[in-house]
Amino acid sequence: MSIAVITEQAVTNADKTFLQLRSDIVEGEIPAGGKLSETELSTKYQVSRAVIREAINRLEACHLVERRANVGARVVSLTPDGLIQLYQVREALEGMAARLAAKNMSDEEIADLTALLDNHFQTVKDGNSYYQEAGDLDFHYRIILGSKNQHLIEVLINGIYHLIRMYRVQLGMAGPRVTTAFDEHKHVVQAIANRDEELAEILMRRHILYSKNNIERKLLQS
Amino acid sequence: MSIAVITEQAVTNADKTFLQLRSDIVEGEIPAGGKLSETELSTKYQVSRAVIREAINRLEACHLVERRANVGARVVSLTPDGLIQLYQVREALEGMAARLAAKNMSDEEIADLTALLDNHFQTVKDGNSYYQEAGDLDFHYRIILGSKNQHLIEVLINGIYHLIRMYRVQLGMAGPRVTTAFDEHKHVVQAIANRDEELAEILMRRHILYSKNNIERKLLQS
DNA sequence: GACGACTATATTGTCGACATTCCTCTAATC
DNA sequence: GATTAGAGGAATGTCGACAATATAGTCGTC
Repeated sequence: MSIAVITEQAVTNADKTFLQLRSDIVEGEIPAGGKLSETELSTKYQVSRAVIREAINRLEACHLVERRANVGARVVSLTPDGLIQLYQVREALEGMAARLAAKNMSDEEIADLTALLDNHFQTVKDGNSYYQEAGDLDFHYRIILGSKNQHLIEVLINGIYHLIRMYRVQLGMAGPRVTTAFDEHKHVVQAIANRDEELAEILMRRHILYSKNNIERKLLQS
Repeated sequence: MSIAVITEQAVTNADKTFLQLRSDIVEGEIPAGGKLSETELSTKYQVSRAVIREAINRLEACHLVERRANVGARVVSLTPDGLIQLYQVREALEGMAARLAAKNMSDEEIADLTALLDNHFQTVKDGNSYYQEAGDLDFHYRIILGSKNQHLIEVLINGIYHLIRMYRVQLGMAGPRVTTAFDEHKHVVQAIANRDEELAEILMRRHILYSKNNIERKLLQS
């Protein structure tokens, strides 16, 4: 009952290649700014160029690669400012998601979310921070899905979250802040449970804003 | 100096087909929910299926069509709730855009924006409402671009705005509200000119919320 | 030695054909 | 008559080859 799995089952060959490539990019096997040669990838994955092109198109759709006509596709290059901009969008969208979740989540979903947080709290109190990132992700995913807003879900889960993970991996940043994040999560859930849309949004925005500030500090250090 | 043109120059053949198809969809020549047959379109536009597939992929990227593996692509179907959800996302993103614009627009850009609004006001005061929608678009585009946030710009201008226009055309809705919108625009610009980020966001969000409420009323009538 | 035009090569864009999958219609059975 | 199995057809998925374009390197000139 813990992880809110997003099932992305690949039916076609291009699907598999897309998922593989996305993983390779997000996990840094293909470095940021790196070129995606169609011929090279087609030999590497043993598929035709058409399949590779299809996959690259979808990667472009989620803003992981950029294409220039007659030149080719490159993995997006990571800049500190790019990450900040990403968090600005995330703040706006997840704030709205929290607001809508407070309105649209069923009582059962809210109960589940509360249980998840209790569970998560126990895990961390025992000194385990292993599932930390997974737990954080699960929390945010549930609220996003709880918004019941298809556009929000699409943009955040299929777009921004992969990009953020890419930044996190390649900039070698640790997961989300451990200590304070729990309380922030708890307060957001409380606001949702109280059906307080306004407060839910404010708290979620602040939660993400803190993350952003934290990241900005780390970026300035290096 | 009026319209902030977004130059989308088509270099490749797939580009042209994409732009053509997008126009056909948004303007309703291909109806909502309609099927996009690859073979049919390839004969219609005199290009190979590969070009059509590429174009359809991009249409899918901006959420104008939905594809099912081994089945095909259909134009998204329009529902009242879908439009409401779109406006929720728009409220969140453009609110953030206004906030960032208050922070990041140059003094010159702000002066231009003010001039634009004065100009627009003159036009309407004279009883001309012909440029009404164009003017509204121009206002919003400038603020979005003024945010200097690439992700925000991408999602709004390449994604949401085309979808909203599609709704407007096919649901036969008139353009934005005429009378009150001017004052709202003016107040947003004033907040931006004062570099008041918080107020700029609040006013922009409210402006879009009013639009949404207005649309909801019209939808309920029919 | 620097700059510009030209050629060569490699990569992407486009095409038509084949393979595979899904949907429909028919027919047979319960 | 309803349901299910199967054949048929039409659409999408995939492939390899050709055409068009950009980049790199070379040559020539100033």
